[in-house]
Amino acid sequence: MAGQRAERADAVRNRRAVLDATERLLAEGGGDHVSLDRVAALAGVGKGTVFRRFGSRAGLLQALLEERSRALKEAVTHGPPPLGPGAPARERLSAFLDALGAIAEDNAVLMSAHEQACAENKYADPSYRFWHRHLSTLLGAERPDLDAEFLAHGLLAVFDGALVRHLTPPGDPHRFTRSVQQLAGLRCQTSGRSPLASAAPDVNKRPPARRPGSGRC
Amino acid sequence: MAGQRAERADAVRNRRAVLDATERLLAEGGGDHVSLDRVAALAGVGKGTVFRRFGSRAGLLQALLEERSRALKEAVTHGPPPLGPGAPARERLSAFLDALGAIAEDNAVLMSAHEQACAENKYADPSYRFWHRHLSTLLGAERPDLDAEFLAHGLLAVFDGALVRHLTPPGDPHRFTRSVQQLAGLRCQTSGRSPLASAAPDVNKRPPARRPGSGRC
DNA sequence: GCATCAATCGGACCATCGGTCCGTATATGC
DNA sequence: GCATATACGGACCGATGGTCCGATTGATGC
Repeated sequence: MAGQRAERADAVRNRRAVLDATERLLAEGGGDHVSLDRVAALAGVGKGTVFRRFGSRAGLLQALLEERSRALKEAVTHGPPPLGPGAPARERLSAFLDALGAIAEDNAVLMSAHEQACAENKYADPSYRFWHRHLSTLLGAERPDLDAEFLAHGLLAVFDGALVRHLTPPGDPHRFTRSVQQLAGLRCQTSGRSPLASAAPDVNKRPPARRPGSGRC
Repeated sequence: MAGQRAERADAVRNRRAVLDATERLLAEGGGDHVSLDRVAALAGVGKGTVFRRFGSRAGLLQALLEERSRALKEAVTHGPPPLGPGAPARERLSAFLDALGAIAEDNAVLMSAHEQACAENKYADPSYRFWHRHLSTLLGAERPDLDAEFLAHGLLAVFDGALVRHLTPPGDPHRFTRSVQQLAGLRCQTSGRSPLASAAPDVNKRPPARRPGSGRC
């Protein structure tokens, strides 16, 4: 009745500590290196705390991932074009893939750890759902003749964390995103209905400024 | 010097038993239901035997998967067109995706269990390598202007076991393959160099006869 | 048949992991 | 200060993947 009490200060502090610890472990070892015992220890917290906060290993990683992509979600729903509403679907699509690619490149280990933890439920994950809805909406607008739902899944499948790492050579950290853009270009290029509507390959050249809002380079 | 001894009879028998047990467990429970203890028990074998034979959980699943896809590998390398050599790249591509889709649809649980077990090393898996090489060769022949290597990865990413299940409604077991074909059609349709070279959508209609050789429906 | 010997077997054993539980400590509101 | 809800921590649990080594057994030469 009295409006639920605010979160206790130590709780907030611990949440941050756990998240940071996870981040560090993720950075210094592979995704398998992040055991919840280790996370708790490094965060200086009991194991129970980690679970009370995040529910499960998947929840923890999900939370971290969510943090990394919050800015993009925001930009996509309420930000300015071309990411946000207002620009034509094709441009939004291109901008979105670019931004998502940047996140994927920066967080490939985190992403594959998360995929691993989610296992079967990956497609029920709220973040995934969000990306998928956004993508399929844009695709549907651009190519109403195709199965946008499936296309969106197919496009998202490419952002598999392990694949991103597999395809990111040490010397060229953006190769993945470039390739994704090329692939997406294929989809929109020359729709069946209006042949040669756009012969110009407006893909493949990405604006020099990157990371629209993902911060934390 | 005397040429290494042939494999002992019990060894052969046990290998089969383990493989069959895995298959059964996979069928009756989810992929997580397949613990190596259970496999060993159901096969009537010691746990050590399972490991000596297959090395690891991943190895076991890999072996089973390999068994399921052997026929397709064979058909692709030495079989008759359109799967085998001889047919134009586009047709081989279409046939190949159809066949791979059929395998994926029939073995979605096995595949996702395998992906789960392989984790990071999925892209080093010999089967994956094989599919990838084949695909990128065909794609390269069809569209030399594109990054066939990447495209092949992107196409294979769609065959994620969990995704296949997610996209296979109870009533329509072949929806996945149909969609894949549509997607692949996009890639070959109207190459940039020869606009409208092929307006005809030769995709989406698959021959009534399926399962070119994957046997074991 | 039988002895020999290496290949194979089997299951006890281990470390680790994700996850649970509950007695204890403490931040917060009054 | 005090009462109380809240959060803490780490012992504990069952299960899992993987290892090890003494016991067993199939093949081979005679």
